[in-house]
Amino acid sequence: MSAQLDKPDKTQFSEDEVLRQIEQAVLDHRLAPGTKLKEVQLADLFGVKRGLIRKVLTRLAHSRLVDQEPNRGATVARPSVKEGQDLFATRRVIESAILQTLITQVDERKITRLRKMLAQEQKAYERGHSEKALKLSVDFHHQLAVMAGNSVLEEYLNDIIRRTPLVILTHLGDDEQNRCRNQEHEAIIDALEKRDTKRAIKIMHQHLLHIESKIQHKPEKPRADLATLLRRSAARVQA
Amino acid sequence: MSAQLDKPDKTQFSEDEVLRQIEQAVLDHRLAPGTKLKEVQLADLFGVKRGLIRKVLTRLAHSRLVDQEPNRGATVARPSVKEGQDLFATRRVIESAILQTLITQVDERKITRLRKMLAQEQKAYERGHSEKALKLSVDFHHQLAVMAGNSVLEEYLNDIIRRTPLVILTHLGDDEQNRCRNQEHEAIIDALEKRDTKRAIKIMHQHLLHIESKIQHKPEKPRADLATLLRRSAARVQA
DNA sequence: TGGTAAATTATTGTTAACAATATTGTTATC
DNA sequence: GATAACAATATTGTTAACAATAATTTACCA
Repeated sequence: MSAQLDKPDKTQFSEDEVLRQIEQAVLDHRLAPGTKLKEVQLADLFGVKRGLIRKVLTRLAHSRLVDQEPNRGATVARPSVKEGQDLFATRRVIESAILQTLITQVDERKITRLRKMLAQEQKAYERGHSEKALKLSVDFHHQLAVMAGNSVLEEYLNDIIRRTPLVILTHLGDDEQNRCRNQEHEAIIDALEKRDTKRAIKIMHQHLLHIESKIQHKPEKPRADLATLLRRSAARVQA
Repeated sequence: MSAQLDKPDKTQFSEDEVLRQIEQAVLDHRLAPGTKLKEVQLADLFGVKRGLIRKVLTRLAHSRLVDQEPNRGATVARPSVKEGQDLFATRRVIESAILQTLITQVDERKITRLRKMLAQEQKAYERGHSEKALKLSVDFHHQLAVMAGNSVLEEYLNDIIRRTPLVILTHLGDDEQNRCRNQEHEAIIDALEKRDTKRAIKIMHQHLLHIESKIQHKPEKPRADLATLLRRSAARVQA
């Protein structure tokens, strides 16, 4: 447990840096939903005072990456199935809007840029650098938002991206096949290049539904209500 | 300045209550963009410790209702024109998605509920209770989100609603005619009742563009750069 | 006057000590 | 052994005192 985050001994970290480290650990599927986040432990780990950790945890709670319960501390969030579904449904809306905005202002340079990113992503996959590939895949979606140029859409997409790993880990497990398939990324670029809005959006929907559908068809795991959970002979608990 | 917020003497307030009071003050157009928010002042006003105010300000900054600059404290945010445009554009996207979701599950009870809210709103207008009317108008949009049943869409709409008054006050001024026109609310209900998605969305777009267009065509006010602002004989400053 | 530097005040930022609460461990009793 | 009561420990929550920084005033001199 103590080695789950990058171990940044000695060094001094700013509030924002600590925040980003934890967010990144979630993005990288290194922090499992339900993990207890103790204040002194984190403070020691990052070499900062407890007060700073406290602020960071509050901010993380605000973006729903951690749950905070009074007097019981903070844990990495375990989004419900419903929240996961809502998140994916909203993601379709946001990503569609991004494509729609982007397509009115796409040019040769942007297409080139996107193809370059795609190539990197492809390479990482082939070489088996799966964490790197995951990161590049996220970057791709993020880049579309940046290029669209709407800061609020970008902000919301970032929010969704940050929360998505917790949904996947909570309800699907850390499975390679639950990642973006980058043939679809390529098809999206193609559609953008042809200014084919409908097609771009359609592929994006497929792309997202690919993961989403699995969640919809999985029954909800028994919640962390110990009482009912232990009554009917034990189901495995993971945190 | 000390009477801008509800004056809640004596009473003890929890963190969430303080947060909500300030959010409400923004919603009600009582707190002008740029207003300095001093920690001790607020602490006294609410009868709480400074530490609590500090946390609240951080949370407000997180939702972009206040700007925090290191060592310079917090002020009510003054969103840029660009941010305002992005916010409205995103609002169209979100509200459309809400209508699209809602229309698949609208029933008699919901229509009745909405009409009842509309009537209240209408009454408040007629009686000249403009603050109440504004609140009810916001409630209407909020209610559509709740009825749609997607918690993330609801969350984002709330975020946008909270930020919108600051855009309006910063770039349009506190003008009655910059409020929702509730004939349009009525037309939206009619379209919902007929399951006419396209029409509902179209009206919603008009409804929002009505305000948005004014921002787009207004030149940006001179920024809070005192130097240039004072050189060319004074324009009035409001905080 | 006008302008600069020093001193004062106001405001925000940090910390360590303490309080409150929850969790775990121990003992005594049946 | 099981249970309850108590004690010990661990963890979170709060506060007041202090440090650091910014804003304002005052004093001084050209």
